[in-house]
Formats: sequence, C-alpha cells, structure tokens
Amino acid sequence: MRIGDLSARTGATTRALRYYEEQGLLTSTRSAGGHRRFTEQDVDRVRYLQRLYLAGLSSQTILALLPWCLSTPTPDNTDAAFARMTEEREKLDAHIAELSRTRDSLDDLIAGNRAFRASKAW
Amino acid sequence: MRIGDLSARTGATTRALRYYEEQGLLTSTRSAGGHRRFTEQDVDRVRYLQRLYLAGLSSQTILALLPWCLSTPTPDNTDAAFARMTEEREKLDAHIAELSRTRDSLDDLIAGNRAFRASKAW
DNA sequence: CTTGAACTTCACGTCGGCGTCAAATTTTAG
DNA sequence: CTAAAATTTGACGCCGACGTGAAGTTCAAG
Repeated sequence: MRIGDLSARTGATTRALRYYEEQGLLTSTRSAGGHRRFTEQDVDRVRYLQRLYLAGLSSQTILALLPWCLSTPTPDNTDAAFARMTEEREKLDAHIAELSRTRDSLDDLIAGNRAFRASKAW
Repeated sequence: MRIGDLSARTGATTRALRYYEEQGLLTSTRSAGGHRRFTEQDVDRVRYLQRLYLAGLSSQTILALLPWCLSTPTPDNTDAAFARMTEEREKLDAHIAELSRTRDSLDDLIAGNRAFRASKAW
C-alpha cells in the first residue's frame, strides 16, 4: 500500500503519516525507488495513533507506550511499560479532573447569566 | 498601583500583564513618564482573567465574554455571551468525554499487563 | 544628584503537530 | 515511450501564551 492509500483509508494526511514515521510511531519498507510501502496492519496502527493523539497524548508519550502495545511482552519492557502507563493514567486523570472543574466554573457563569436573564423582562 | 505591584498581588508576571493589555483584556492609565497605572479593581480583574485562562479559554474567547462579565449587560451582548459560553461548555464536555474514553482504553491496557504479569512467575 | 530598581518597547525563542510550497524523482496510465 | 500523477526530502510557516533578553527611560530612596 502506498502512502496516499493509507492516507485515504485513515483520514490522516500524507504529511501526518510521514511525521508519524519520523517520530518512530510508524515504520515502512521502501520500494526500489524509495517510496514507502505500508501494510494492512498499518491502517489499524494509524487509527490507533489517531485515537491516542485525540486523547491528548504527545508523540513522546505514545512512543513510550507503543512498544508494549504492539509487540510481544518481555519481562523488561513489561515492567517499564506498566510504570509508564500507570503514570500516564494518573496524568490523564488529573487532566480530566481539571477540565471538569473548568466546566463547573463555566457552568457557574452560565447559571449566573441565565438567572440574570430570567430576572429581566427584556 | 504599578505593574510590579499588580504582578505581586495576582501572581501574574509583568510580561503576562502587558500581554493581557495588548489583547485588550486589561486597561491602564499612564504616568507622565509612560509607566502603567492600575487600580484596585484591576486586581480582581486579573484574578478573574486567570480563572478563565485556567479554564482553558483562549484570549479571543475571553475577549468575547468579557464585555458581558464586566460591564452592564445589555440584551445584545447577553445573548451573544450566553451562546458563546454554552458553546464552550459543549466543547469542553466533548473533550472530557474523549479523554475519559482514552483513560478507559488505557485502563484496559494496564489490566492486560497486570494479568500477564500475574500469569508469569518471573 | 546619584544610584539602582522598576519600568518601557522591541523582538526573537519555545513547543507540537502538522500545513504548505518547491524541486527532484518514481510510478502508472495510455 | 511519454505525459501525468504520486511520492520523495527539505525547510519554512503557524498558533498561543507568554519567557527571555536587550537597550534605553523613569522613578524612589539616600
């Protein structure tokens, strides 16, 4: 599969796909002329990457988790990945909590507005 | 009050305060020599700005909401501000939901790891 | 009056995830 | 075989909320 095909099937731009490879999140073989060749598995992989990006994880974080996610676990990387994932989960949790607080304060503003509108007969 | 005082009382750096003014979120009078003069009200105003920034709102968004928050409401800007706030709230909600899904999938990965570790006697 | 702290404007640096243009090459269709 | 489409690498652009000097001016204290 060529890069344009992978792009069409995942929705990621070709630029994004090259960026993913540059970051070590995606690998490819090359044709005689140097063009990238991707496989069916890469479609799933890119979709997975997109989910992680959408989740607010950075390339570095994804890179740290990906080896474990995609390869056969070994004692070494299992321990490290476990620690890293737990750490990320906690960060994510904190992030969610912060956003929730923000939402609440926004709700306060909205409630104030609503009350104000209700008290007035425009 | 000078910019350093306002900085000390709000925790915002002087750079940030000048940036707020540049963005139209804060106003000041000037001394004969051109130095900014702030009032007690500005302390509250900056703290309010900080809350909104902490809430993840951009300068542009804040700028759109501020007229309503700080001035006498009129029917026009009340409606606009209400719409804007509601919109922001929904974006935030969607973002939170997305992060929650990611956290869940991360939990799945962690659970898988844990089970794997438990099944092995290293 | 002098010192030095506080202040002024100007303007480049930062980070991440790409967008976008450019010139050269490769692949594919006819 | 040729023209056109796809792909390659390289490199600058962008956004947002400031950080971080730099060079010059002003203010408050002794």
